[in-house]
Amino acid sequence: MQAPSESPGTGEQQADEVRSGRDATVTRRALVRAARRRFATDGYRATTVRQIASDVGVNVALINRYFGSKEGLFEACMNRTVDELDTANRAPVVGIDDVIGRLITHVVESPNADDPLQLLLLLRSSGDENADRIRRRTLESFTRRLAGAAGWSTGDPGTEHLLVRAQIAMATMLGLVMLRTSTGVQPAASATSDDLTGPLGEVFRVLLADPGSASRA
Amino acid sequence: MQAPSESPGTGEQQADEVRSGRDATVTRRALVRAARRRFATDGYRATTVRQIASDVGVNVALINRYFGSKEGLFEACMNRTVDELDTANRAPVVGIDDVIGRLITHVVESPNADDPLQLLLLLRSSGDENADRIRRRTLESFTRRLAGAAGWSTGDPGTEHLLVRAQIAMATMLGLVMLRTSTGVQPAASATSDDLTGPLGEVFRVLLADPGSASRA
Amino acid sequence: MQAPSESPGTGEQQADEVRSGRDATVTRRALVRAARRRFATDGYRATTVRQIASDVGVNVALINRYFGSKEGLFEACMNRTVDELDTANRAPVVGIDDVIGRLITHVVESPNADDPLQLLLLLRSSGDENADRIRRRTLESFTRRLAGAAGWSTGDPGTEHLLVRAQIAMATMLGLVMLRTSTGVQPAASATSDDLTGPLGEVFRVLLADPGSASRA
Amino acid sequence: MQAPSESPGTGEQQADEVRSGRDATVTRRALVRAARRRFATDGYRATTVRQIASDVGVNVALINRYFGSKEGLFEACMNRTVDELDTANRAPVVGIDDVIGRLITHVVESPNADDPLQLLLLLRSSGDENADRIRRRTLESFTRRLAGAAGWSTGDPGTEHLLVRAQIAMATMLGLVMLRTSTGVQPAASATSDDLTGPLGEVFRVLLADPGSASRA
DNA sequence: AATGAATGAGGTTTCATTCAT
DNA sequence: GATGAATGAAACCTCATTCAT
Repeated sequence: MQAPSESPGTGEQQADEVRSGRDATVTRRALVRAARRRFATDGYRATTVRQIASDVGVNVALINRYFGSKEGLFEACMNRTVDELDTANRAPVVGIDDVIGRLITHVVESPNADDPLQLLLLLRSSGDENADRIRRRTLESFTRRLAGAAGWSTGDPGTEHLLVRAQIAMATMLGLVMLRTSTGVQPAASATSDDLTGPLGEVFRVLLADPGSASRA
Repeated sequence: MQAPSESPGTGEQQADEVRSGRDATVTRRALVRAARRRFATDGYRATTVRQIASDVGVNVALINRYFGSKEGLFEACMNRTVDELDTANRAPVVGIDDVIGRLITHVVESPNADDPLQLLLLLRSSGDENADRIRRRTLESFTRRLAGAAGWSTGDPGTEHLLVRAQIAMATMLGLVMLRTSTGVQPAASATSDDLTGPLGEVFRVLLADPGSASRA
Repeated sequence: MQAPSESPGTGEQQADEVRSGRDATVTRRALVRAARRRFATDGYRATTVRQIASDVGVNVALINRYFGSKEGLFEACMNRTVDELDTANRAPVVGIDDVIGRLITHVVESPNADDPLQLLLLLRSSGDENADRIRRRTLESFTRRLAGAAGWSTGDPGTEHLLVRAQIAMATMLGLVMLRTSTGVQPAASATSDDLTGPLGEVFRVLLADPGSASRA
Repeated sequence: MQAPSESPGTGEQQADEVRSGRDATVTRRALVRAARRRFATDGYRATTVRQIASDVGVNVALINRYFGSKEGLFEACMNRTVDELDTANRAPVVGIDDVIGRLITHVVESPNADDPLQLLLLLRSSGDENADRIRRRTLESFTRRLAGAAGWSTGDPGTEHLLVRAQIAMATMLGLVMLRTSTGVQPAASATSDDLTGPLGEVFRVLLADPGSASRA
């Protein structure tokens, strides 16, 4: 849907990363935001630091000055995403239905470029062992939080199977976000909230809220 | 200390792509197979044509001779994947349970690198507009086949919602395959057939076989 | 993981270049001293102005403010070295044995980084034509002073050969200083005063004090 | 005497490195020769691989293809120099006078750019720990060979002092070669064989052939 | 007077591709 | 038909320097 942009020098994204002028903090943040979008959209290898710098409107050297390297910038993106996920989930979890609602919201709003989950789409290794470890850990922590809301507690063998179920739920969400955003597959790409809420609710409930109900049918 | 480069055996994958000597057709096929594995494992950008040529044991220039360019080779990989999926699905679809079983099998066996579906996982694989279109079309055709098995028929408004449901099922499968293969997230990466069959069956059934059952509960 | 760069303490040398606060003259001198050490130790190209500024604890921009450019700073170092050599040699030259003793002392104490001769070690230090001329002139003046102590007088053809002999003596000194300091070759690097005084004395005497004695043997 | 060549794009040296056309061995050798000259003249850091490639008339990428990196090329230069020194010294050593004659020849012919000793002038560290070790080892081995010709034998405490004496002789040679070639100091730079042979002979003899003679005088 | 922010030029390296043998 | 040699474009990064505050 959006052009893939191997083409040199087009740069279709540099739109709204405005900087006020000479404030390092602002520039850093703008760089991270632009980078996250590029990384999520085009992948680590295909993204060039020149693109990112040009998106923000600064010189390439600033990236190395602030983040040391392309990998450093990537890790900064990961960390920022982790932070956002953390604060987003610091809200009290009232119940499993609450969590399910959030999952659905994530999917529905995913074409929104700023959704931090987009970064998680980088399921393919970046070549940077460190960043890959961060990503793996983040996904696993997300899994545990989900499983916890469904009743899993550490070390309780009776609830161990909920970990796998939570991860399947997460996989569903990730897969759909992927199809909707980068791949642009129909009908997922243009499905509305109404189209998705119903079936997604069934899936998440059968996995997390009412395990075994389907087979009981 | 000296120049490293060309020596065969740098990569870890060049194992079984043996060539029988000087048969152009055989070499072509071997190149496509090796390329697909590399592309699926490392991504388009991170894969170098030298790796692929070295895996097969031929000169790099052959790739350009046979396929014109790296992109040409990638498209050949996509087309081959489409072909294999087609012939694999030419078998008569006896029922929805049959299809669900196949989906589960895909997920369970996904760590085996030769699954043709893996190539479809590449988020924005190449920047090659053509290959992207092929992948999109393949995924949509896969969706329709799945929906068809669940009762969807072209142009029947009453079954239109099954398309979205089928695509959610596909997303679940793709997401899980990703987690299991490239990301290596636990517990998905090491989950056994027994761990997965149950919950996956519930999800796929609630989506395709028994729509609405969960909400009826 | 984050940007490394600027933190003071990266290098190993920033030790005793303390500044007393905000005195331009003091800062200038501290910069020259730190720079000379870096240039002598690491070479012109390998030395970065950021290192030097960090050694002294001031902002990088000051170097350009005070010296115009990196080359300007280098020339300031050269000039300072020339000055120090001049004042050091303003002491009356009592005799050739005195001079020989000083040469030996230079070699023996050369591992002490502050010996201004180290700067002369920079073979083709900067690519700065101006600095190169300064160095060449300094070395030639040093040669003449040495030859003068051995009996050479300007324009006297009968003592002209003493210039070459003096320069050979200087070359011996420079070569040894190099081996002892930057190259770290054994046994020169760890040779003591006792090890060196004897043979060096013979060499310098045969060159400057008693020309032809060896061949007379 | 030759311009130092920070200036971009001049390249005063690319003269006689002619290649026949498409022979890798020839090209490799030409690269090593050109590189050695540049490294010896300008130093490791100041030499750019673009210059070297341009001297030979090939593309820069070839350097990385053949030698892996700039450091690899530098090490190849070192190794080649070591080889040449080895074969040059494989000739039977008839006596100490023979060796002394060779030392003098080295100095006299040093302005000749192809003298392998020029590389040893890089007494300043290249930043490559490996190359530095090779260089140190080469210098020490050279010292031992020289000392051996003067009567030193491993483990004999009575001849141990000859090691230092041999190294002083080497330092004299290196220092003079340096002054004659890269620094261009007068009168060393333009001294003829007649000017040098006499005094150098005295120095080397007093160090190696007749230790103590001068002090006996 | 002095600092932190930002720039631009240039260096090494990688890689797909083309050229001759 | 196939191979090794060689090229050119582009990527990341470093560093001296200049710009505003």
